[in-house]
Parts: sequence; structure tokens; C-alpha cells
Amino acid sequence: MTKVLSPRSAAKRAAILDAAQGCFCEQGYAATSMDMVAASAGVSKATIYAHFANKDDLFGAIICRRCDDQAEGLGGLVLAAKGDGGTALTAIARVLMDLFLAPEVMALYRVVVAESPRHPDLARIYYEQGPWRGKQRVAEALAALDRQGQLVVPDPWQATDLFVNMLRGEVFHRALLGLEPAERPTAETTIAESVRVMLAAYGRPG
Amino acid sequence: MTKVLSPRSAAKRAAILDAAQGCFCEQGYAATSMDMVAASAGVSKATIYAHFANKDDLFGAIICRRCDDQAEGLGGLVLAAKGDGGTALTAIARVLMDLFLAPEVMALYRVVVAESPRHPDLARIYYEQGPWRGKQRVAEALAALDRQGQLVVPDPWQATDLFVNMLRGEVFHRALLGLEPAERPTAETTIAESVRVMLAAYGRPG
DNA sequence: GAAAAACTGAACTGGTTGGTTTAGTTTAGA
DNA sequence: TCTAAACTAAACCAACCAGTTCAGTTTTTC
Repeated sequence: MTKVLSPRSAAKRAAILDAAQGCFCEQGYAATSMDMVAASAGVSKATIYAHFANKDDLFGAIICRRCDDQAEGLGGLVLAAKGDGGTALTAIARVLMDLFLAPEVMALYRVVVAESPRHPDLARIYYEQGPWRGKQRVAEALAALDRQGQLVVPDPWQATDLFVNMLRGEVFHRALLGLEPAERPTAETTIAESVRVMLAAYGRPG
Repeated sequence: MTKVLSPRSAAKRAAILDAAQGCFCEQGYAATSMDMVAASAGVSKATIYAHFANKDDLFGAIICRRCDDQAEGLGGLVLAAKGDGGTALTAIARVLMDLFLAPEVMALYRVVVAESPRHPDLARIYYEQGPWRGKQRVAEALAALDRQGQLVVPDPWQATDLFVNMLRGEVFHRALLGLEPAERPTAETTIAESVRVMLAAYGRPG
């Protein structure tokens, strides 16, 4: 699949991707010029066009790379799901919350959302390889907790949807829009109350 | 406050705002040119600059207008909160879900999210006058249901945060990225399960 | 150490950008 | 009907855009 590149070529390519991701996230897709990317990467513009067909292609490469990275980091989710229901849910919630609030993840998310009308194929790849895959891991964890008798989750996919999005509340939303965090709720209170609600709805009766 | 405008002037101004909102939502902020807005509004470019100082100012005016509109439409929220807990929550959920999935609301949301790093003041206005005010209405409704003994909600603000965001799950997310809706969950199953979870966590004991 | 591949910097297209200005036309209000 | 405000179309500006080309340099590979 992946073409074999000479060391120099690979390094340049990575530098271009890093620089482009930074520019796109800071300035937005349309407002980023290829000259800016070239300058930021310390590379000539001709080199960029030797590696990528055009601006769109470069954008796509950034998203694909991010998805590959993310796939690895998500392994911790299933591992976190140990112990009784409350302990497991809290551990999962912490991993997810850290992911959601990571500045680089959020910055790329902003760009993908913004460009999704013009780049529907990239939006699809991003969603399927990123959020959707992450949610599947969570659903697997909930299903496992159900099998272990820690929780009662007849529809893990639906429960996952609610759980994950409870965590993307006020705290996430303010960060997404760049507002300073509110006093309440905090990430911690959101995690605690989300877990409490989940236990009330999906906990073992009694 | 609002300057008195001659009929023609007011009509032109509205046409410009309509056209600009359409262009910004379709093309994105940076990719929209003032010439496009002028052509789309059927107005000369000079007229745009007679009404708005520059592109940023025009963007700000669009957001302010949207916030004013939204403030009225949100009145239905408190009205919906009647009957027993489940009935009231379901009614609120439906109003919110319709709002979240409205294409024009989502399109503007995409642009505001995308531009928030470059327009932090507009992002703040949008959030405070839009989502935040909406959530306050929901919180008032939950507090009222608590007072009526229909629910037990010691912290209505926190409960609102979870409830509102449970509704912005898979269905909302896919629509935001322009993907076709999944078979499951649907808007209806999301509403039903969100209400069920809310009742489990905040319902009257017994 | 020579051939091949990768990179550079700069110039160059053809087009667009936000914003201004001009000279002339349409409309509103008294 | 007459004046003042609002509008138009078009030209204009300096800057910037994606993408290409090219002669010359550096690095890799065998």
C-alpha cells in the first residue's frame, strides 16, 4: 500500500503534513495558502506539489494520518473497563473526556465540521475512522460489563450514544467555541453526574 | 437603539443579510467574497459597504440577527413542560431535537464553530444568546417539574446539560457532518431512550 | 563515482480578493 | 415638484491565490 520513500522524502512529507495541519487548524482551510504551508514547513512550494496533487489532496492526507494515529490511542478504552460498573464507567469517561478536550483534536474537528459541506468524502472518512470507531469500542466495553453482570445494557449502541454525548456537554462546547471554562459544570462534575445517571439507568437493580 | 431606516434601505439591508448568510453557510466565511454576496443579494457592492463596515461586521450582523430570531422561538420550551415527568421531558426533547436538526441552524453553527478561533467575540455572543439561553429555559422547566414533585432534580443546570447533550448524539453528529442518517439510532429512539434515562436518574422514587 | 531522484528558489500564469471611488440614476419625503 | 438620501454599474487598487515551469543544487542509490 504505502509507497516506500527515501529518508529525506519521508521527512519532508511529514514536515509538510505537520505544517499544513497547523495552518489549517489556525487559519481554516480556505484562508490557508500553499505558500504559507511551504514557508511553515521550511520547504519549497514545488516540493509540496511533488508530494500532493493539490490542496484538497493535502487536506485528505492530514485527515487520514490523524485517523491512523487515533486508532492506536483508542486501545486504552477497553482496558479501562474493569471493576464494578461505576469504576469502569468512570475510567472510560476520563479517557473520553481527555480526548474530547485535547486542543489538537478539537482544532481538527472544527476544520472538518466546517469543510464537511465541501468535502463530504473526507467528513465520512473522518467520522467512520474516528468517532464511530471510538464509540464502537465503548459499546464493546458496555456489552462486556453487561455480560459480567455489572450493568444491564440491552442495547449497548444506544447506551453508548447517550453516555458519550453526556460527556460532550457545556465543558466541551465552551472549549469548542474558545470560551473560557465556566465555574460549573466542570469536567469532573460532568463525569461524576454522567456516571451516576448511567448507573441509575443501566445499573444492576438493587 | 436600532436606527430608523427608509423602507428601501431596510429591504436592501435584509436582502444583504439573507444573501450573506446563505453564502457563508454554503461556502464558508473565508471562501465567500463580497462580490458573491452582492450578486446573490441583487445589490451593488457599494451598497453593502454603505450598510456594513466590512466583511467581519457583516458576519457579526448575521449572528446577532439569528440570536434575536432564536430568542422568540425558544418560548415554546417552557410551555412544553406540562404533565407528568415523562410527558414533559418528551415534549421538551422534541422541541430541542427539531431545533438541533434544522438545516439552517446547523449550517450557521458550522460556520461559527469554524470561525471561533478568529472571531472569539462573535463566538461568545452566539453561545450566550443562543445555546446558553436555550439551556437556561430547559433548566427552568426542570426546576419547575421538581417543584411540582414530578421529578427530583437537585441541580437543574447539571441535569439540563446532560439531557440536552444526550439528544445531540449520533443522529445530530451525522447530520452535522453531512452523512446520511444511520438506521439506528433514529431521532425518535434517541428521544425515547434519553427520556427513559432521565426518568431513571431524576424520576420520583417508586 | 556516476546516474537518478528529490529538492530549491524564483519567476510566471490567469484569476480573485476586500475595499474604494466615480459619475450618474432612482427613490423617498416634504 | 424639488431636494436629499440611497442606490447602481464599472473601473480601479495593491495584494494575494493555486498551480506550473525551469535551471541549478543536493541527496540517495547502486
